[in-house]
Amino acid sequence: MLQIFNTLSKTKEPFSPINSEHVGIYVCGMTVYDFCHMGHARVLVMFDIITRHLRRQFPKVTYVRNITDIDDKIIKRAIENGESIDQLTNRFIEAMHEDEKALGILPPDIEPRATESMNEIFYMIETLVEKGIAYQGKSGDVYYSVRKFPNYGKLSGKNLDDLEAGARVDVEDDKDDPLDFVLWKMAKPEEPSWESPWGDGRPGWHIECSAMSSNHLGNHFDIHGGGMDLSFPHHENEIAQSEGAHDCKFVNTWMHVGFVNVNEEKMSKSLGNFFTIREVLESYDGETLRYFILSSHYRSPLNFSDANLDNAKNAITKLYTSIRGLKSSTASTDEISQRLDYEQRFDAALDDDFNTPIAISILFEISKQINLEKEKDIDFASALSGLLVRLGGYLGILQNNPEDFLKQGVQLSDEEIDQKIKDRNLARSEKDFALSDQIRNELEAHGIILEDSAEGTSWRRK
RNA sequence: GGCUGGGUAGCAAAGCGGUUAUGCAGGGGCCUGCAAAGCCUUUUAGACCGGUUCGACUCCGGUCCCAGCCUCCA
Repeated sequence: MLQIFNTLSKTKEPFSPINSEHVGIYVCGMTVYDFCHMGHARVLVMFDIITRHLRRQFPKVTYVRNITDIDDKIIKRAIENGESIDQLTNRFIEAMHEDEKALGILPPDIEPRATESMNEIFYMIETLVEKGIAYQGKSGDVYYSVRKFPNYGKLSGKNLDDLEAGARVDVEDDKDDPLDFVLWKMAKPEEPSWESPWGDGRPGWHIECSAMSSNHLGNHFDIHGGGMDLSFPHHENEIAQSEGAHDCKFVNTWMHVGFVNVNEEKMSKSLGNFFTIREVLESYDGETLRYFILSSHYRSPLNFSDANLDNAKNAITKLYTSIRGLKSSTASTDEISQRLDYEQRFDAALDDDFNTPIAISILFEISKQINLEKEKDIDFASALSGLLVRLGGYLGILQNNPEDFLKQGVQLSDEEIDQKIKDRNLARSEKDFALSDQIRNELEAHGIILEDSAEGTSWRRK
């Protein structure tokens, strides 16, 4: 049975959806004013794995991941760039979709945008104002009154008095309490705005997720996730808004993905130590990036470095090497399950709070078994290969043709390489090993490794 | 200061109160003209100090160190 670590209870809990036929999951997506970095990649990849796994266990899963396409940083960036908000956000939404594709990420079922959800946002703020939980300040901004919500802090384990004591000096005296947060923000002249009962303005960041999640998944749904840095204050505020407005539990299971670190430090926009996905894709293919992300458990820190990325590349190359040339039959999977328990253990690993490092280690066990069986029972090796590809598919890896993966990124043409191989094999047959080795070294200088076997000579990229 | 996590072999990364994690790297071997790949074998662990236990890397307490949140951030 699937167990998920719930940030609310800080324990692993058996997962049972509100409706056993239909799981609802909401993930906080991107604020689209820049390219996605590796931290975003991790959240994107992990929730891709999570939803793939959920879809194998439940008849229907609705995966909602929002796009924040209006906020202060977007306005600022658009002015800096001298482009319109729409131009800016559309450009980066497109870039995000390209990055996702490169990482093998399946699109969410619904991808709502804040600017297209204004009615839901108005309705929610209105409810909160009517209930006296929200109020309009002198400036016209509408705030959420945190003291009116008794459970404030239950997700992040904070309480209002501690927060108050540690709070930095808040210059806004417009708020009743320094910890109150904005639901509706009045527009300055020239700023984009929407008409509302409180005046022309735009929504605060937190309210959009409350409004969009309820709109698509109902007031009470199964899973809500995002990066670890969103748990406070973003998710805390979402709980306050949604439960304050709807008088029912908001989310059963909260999931938070750990940070990507650089030199033991969080990768973040503010520190400026981030690498964009497309930057990294110049040196490593998307599948290697994906493998790198899966090689550590989603709640642990993931240290970003060339050495770790190289390691990932070697590892996935090893997996592809073992299935190279096999026909990947799926016919005799029964035989495999009778003889070996790989698939059970693989599923059990993912059921245990999505333990991808364990799942991957099982992939390597299969890979090794394939290499052994190749010499003895080629049909069984093919069946195992089929299993490896199928299980890999549940993680979104190993879906490429092994030949393509192992030969990608090479500069020379196939014809040139084949000619060199012929030349070398001629030299070998004449026992001219000096020439033979020279040709091999030339090819290696182009990043090509030759492998001689009884069937002939094959090659792969370094 | 308050609140979270975490410290595992050369590197990365898991599970587990007693039995091989796994990948890369290193040593030895098989195979090869030589390699590569693969297979066999092998060396490096559990921050520190106590406690519980027949037995702890695994449970409990303390110490030290690291990271994160408390301000926008995935």
